[in-house]
Amino acid sequence: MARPRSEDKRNALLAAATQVFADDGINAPTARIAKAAGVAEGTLFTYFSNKDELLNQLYLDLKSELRGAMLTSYPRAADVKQRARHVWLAYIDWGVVNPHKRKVVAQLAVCDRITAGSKAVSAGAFSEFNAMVEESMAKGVLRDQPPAFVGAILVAMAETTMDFMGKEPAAAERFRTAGFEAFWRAVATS
Amino acid sequence: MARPRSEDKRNALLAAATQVFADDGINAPTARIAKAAGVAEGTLFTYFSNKDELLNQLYLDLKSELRGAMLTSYPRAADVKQRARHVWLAYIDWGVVNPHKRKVVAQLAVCDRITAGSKAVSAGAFSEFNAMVEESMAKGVLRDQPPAFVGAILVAMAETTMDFMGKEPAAAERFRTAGFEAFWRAVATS
Amino acid sequence: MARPRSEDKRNALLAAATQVFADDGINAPTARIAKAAGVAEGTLFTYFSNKDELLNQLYLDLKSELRGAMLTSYPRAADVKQRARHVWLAYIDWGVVNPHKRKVVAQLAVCDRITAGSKAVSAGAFSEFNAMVEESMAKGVLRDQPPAFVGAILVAMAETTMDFMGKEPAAAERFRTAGFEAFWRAVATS
Amino acid sequence: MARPRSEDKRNALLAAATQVFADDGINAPTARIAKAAGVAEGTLFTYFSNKDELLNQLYLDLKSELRGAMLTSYPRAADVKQRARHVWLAYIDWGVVNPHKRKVVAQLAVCDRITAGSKAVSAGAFSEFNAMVEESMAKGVLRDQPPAFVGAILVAMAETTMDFMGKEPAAAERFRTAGFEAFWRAVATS
DNA sequence: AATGAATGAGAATTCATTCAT
DNA sequence: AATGAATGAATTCTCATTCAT
Repeated sequence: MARPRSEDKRNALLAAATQVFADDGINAPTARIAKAAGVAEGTLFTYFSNKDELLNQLYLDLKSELRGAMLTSYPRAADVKQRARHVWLAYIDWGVVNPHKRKVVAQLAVCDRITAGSKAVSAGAFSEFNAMVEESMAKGVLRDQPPAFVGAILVAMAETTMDFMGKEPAAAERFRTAGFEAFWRAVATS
Repeated sequence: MARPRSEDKRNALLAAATQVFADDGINAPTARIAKAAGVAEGTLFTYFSNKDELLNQLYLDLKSELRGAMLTSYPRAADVKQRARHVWLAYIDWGVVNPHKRKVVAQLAVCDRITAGSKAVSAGAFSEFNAMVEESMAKGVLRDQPPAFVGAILVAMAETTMDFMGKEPAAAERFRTAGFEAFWRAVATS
Repeated sequence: MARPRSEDKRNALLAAATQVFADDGINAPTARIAKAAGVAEGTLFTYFSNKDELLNQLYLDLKSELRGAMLTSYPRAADVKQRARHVWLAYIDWGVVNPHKRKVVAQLAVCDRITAGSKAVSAGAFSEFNAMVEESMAKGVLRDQPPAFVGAILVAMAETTMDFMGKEPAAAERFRTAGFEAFWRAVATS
Repeated sequence: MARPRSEDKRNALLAAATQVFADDGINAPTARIAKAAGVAEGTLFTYFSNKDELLNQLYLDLKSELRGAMLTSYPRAADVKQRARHVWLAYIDWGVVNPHKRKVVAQLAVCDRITAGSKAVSAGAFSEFNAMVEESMAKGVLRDQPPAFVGAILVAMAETTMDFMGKEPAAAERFRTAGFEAFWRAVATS
């Protein structure tokens, strides 16, 4: 695979894949993705050597974007609960603003085509949050658990919260707040 | 009367589908399922008119089995926390004993081929648990939330817990207990 | 193949086949025919050893019915033109009253599954009309042609006439009469 | 630019379809057609989106070829009977030279998979012959009938004639001539 | 590098026919 | 004889990937 010439085209393919996968599931044909990206069928394969690589790159890309959203305006100096709330709200907002991306990550996460390597890379990208968790545990603010477990509970509860925000838009704000408080009670000491 | 349609064969097909889908994902060919069930390719279609129906029936079947597991020895007379713990443990045990089934339900739940009808039927099967939640809220034991939200949080946290039990078998017992306590703090008042 | 018990059932199958083939073409599944006839799938094969036999029997049956219609009230003593007109009108009326049967015979006639034997048997059933033609030629009323050719022209023109009667029902009567006159000019001497 | 779609390959597929359908009927598998055309099974579907489209295109193609044959050396200035004889002979010759094509058009014409649209397009292609008929009626040369009816009678009689030419090759020339004279008496005034 | 036609191994069904009941 | 479940070959169409242009 030669070095692809255009980063734009790569991004267009990833964006198109998100759209198409959100609409038709992960089995959607690569031809449809290429078309949605405005490139020829074969061109997709100069950017991704096969469909599995596209899937893995997309997974990494979306996870990385989510991490970026969480780090934007991250209040590094605030107390732990403030920082946790920031992460929670950033997650929720990203998911609400990008429902397609959220849906696709969910499908990718349970599909066998994402390699252990991709999952590890993605987990690594969130390690600074783990560090925050460890620090908090040391301070006694959080209950003693593997940091990854706390992170996973945040993700699980945030996903559940977003599902209900989507189902009952009128109560969205309530869910967002109540969800965080529930999370915090679940993991914090006091 | 010709040979009657066999409930055994139907169950064999459903069991085979679970195995095959757990190994190869939901796109696994129907031919492989039929073979695993020990019937001819065409026979699958006398029991399920098409693959989507197989998927939906399997979803319903697995959800129903999970509900059955939760109701076994359900301590109807015990206090709310005892009952919630029973449900939690039943869920966890079912998932740990039946990792294939758990994996397949997870894939079915995010795949577009499960109809809204199937999801509604399945949700209805768990309505008695919602009743328990409502009753508890009335008593002030649980915080005020839509009962379905509490149920969804239980599911989300239990799934997360099972993931970690699988990853760190040595700490499985610890996760099971700590997971429930976290859940209870998240939703209970005190 | 044992002797089938019920002539009624055989007729029901033939009638059902006519309906089903008219609606869905000659590839329609035997299962649909059996269902339309109110018998089980397998029962069809006690009356017809396979689908080709059903096709051939149906062809013969319909041709024979048509011949019967032509012979009903056949004016044996009338002059040739009167007799020819009788045949023409009987054909047209049969086709108009039984559009399904007409459609199915047309499909069977061009489909390779009707054996030469069936075609010969069917042709034989119309031999008395050929005799009339020969007699007329001897009298000099008809132009000298193979009798089967005259018969085939009658059929071809009658079919064309029925097509147009169907397309323009308001002019049906006109087509029926004009069609016969055209046929008569085509084959008669004067 | 990638390899352009090849008109040759399209024609090869159409020709192969004609052969295969003539031999085995219209249900012959697309795989056999592709093989006969020397292309891969999937390639057929880059030229025709599905089998029905192949059928319809073939119908149109063959009808168009027949029209072309009728127009070749068409004696536009000759009198009506000469022109009608030209059409008759062109039709017969085309049918005799191309028995496969004739057989396939016959099957397509009675099969439900040819759309009303295709039939209309094909009918339109023969409209100039209708014009000739109308002109002749105005002159009083032909009896007053819908032009399409006259055309349909020509077709019906020519088909019948070809059937008999095939059955009795020794008398072929006689049938060809006698057939036309019969047709002309059927439709002309004098 | 980009294109899109070509490929052929599947995939989900269908269906005539058989045969256990 | 009647039934309809079981069979598995056959069919249409799809799609990731290759490669000539």
